[in-house]
Amino acid sequence: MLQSEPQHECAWNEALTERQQDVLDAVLALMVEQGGEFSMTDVARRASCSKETLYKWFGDRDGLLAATVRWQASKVRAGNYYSQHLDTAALRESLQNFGANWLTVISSSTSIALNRVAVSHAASGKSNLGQIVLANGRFAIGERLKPLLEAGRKAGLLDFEDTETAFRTFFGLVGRDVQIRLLLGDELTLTRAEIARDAERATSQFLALFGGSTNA
Amino acid sequence: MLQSEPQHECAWNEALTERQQDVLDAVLALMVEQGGEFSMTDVARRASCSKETLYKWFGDRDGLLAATVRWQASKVRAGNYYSQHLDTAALRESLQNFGANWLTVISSSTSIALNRVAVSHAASGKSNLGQIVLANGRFAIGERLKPLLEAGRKAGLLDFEDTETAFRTFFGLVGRDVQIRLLLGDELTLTRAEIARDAERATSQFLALFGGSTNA
DNA sequence: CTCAAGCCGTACCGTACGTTACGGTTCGGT
DNA sequence: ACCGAACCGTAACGTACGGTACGGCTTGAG
Repeated sequence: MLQSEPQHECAWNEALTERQQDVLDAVLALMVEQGGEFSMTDVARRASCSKETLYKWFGDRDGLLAATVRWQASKVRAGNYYSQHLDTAALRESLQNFGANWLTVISSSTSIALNRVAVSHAASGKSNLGQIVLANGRFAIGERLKPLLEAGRKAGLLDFEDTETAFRTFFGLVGRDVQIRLLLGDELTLTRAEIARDAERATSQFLALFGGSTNA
Repeated sequence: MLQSEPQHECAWNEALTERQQDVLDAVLALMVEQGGEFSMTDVARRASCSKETLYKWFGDRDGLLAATVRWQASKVRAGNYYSQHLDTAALRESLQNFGANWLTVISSSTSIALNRVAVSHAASGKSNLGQIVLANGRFAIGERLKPLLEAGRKAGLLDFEDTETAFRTFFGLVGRDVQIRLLLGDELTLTRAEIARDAERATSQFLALFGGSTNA
């Protein structure tokens, strides 16, 4: 009523009812279980709600998908604070944490299912699901990592020209072929230990490439 | 008749009729134009053939998709020969060529559309499209690049323990976030010059990490 | 010329799904 | 106790699409 939108009430930035969150969690569960393919009837049954309610709350199928993606994104935000005093060890540890965090996220079944849905949707053009996923994934961690990189540079621990380029290199060193392989259905199980080791290796390589005078 | 398969005649490894190749090219064109979403009727209309023929040749929709993926893969195979005598310059150039080639492939609209279809299909589980794409993409270039890496190691130009790990690092340095961004619909146009520059940078970084005694 | 095979175009069938509509139930407010 | 809003469960509708059937056209062999 407050907008010109006559149909659904959810404006995607206002708070979600607990019941609505339950519904979106049901969608996430369905995505994971059925591999991204599900009907509105499936959602209604799984969430024990009526389809009428789904349409009233989320407008249409795309609205439900977008709300689900945003909901998941809102749950993932992990604080990545780094100590005010930045020395080599602290920088290294922060980078490792970032890397391990990112690997954990992209190898989770939720992320895989969500990215698959977004990729499929990006194919059909008329959607911004891919943009939402990118904004809350790739670009979000970029914006969270860049301050650390620049702090490292200011402290003389890192040496690079363009922050974006440095970040993308780190991104590549951490992710390598993991995400595309998982999205394409490759059986690739990353244990916690492997993730830690990969993050460590990527950090060492990054520091070898961009480390200032003193690096390991 | 020669196999126990009663329905379609195409065994996926035998030669394709020119007409059949035309049909598969039509599928590729549709994938690019419509972003991976198309119906069998679309294919028939675009290829000026009957649906009956499509089903006789390719069995069902999945068969048509698989044949299309294989067909495209068979067109992409580029020879990556490197000189018998391998010095630093030759190694560097070969790596750059590999990188530029790979970036060109993954940023092509055909590859994007094909990967989107494969990702969508991998979601639904019961398919091996993702495996086919992986085998002809990620793993194929791995098998083609590894001999070069090992030749470089034997010549004392590279230093690494595990070839697979070294390759995956190169893969990450080259691809970075490009493929996932493109699959998710990010507008990211790579000019030939940018690709060359990225391949150059990735190669330099790789040599800096794995270069033996002498590196740039 | 005849005939059979292969193929095109199109109509058709069954189903799955998005979307809507509706009757029945719960529940908070008065 | 009464009312209306919200919501559940389900039925129904329209459509899109995968897959099949069929009539007609071309073509090449005998």
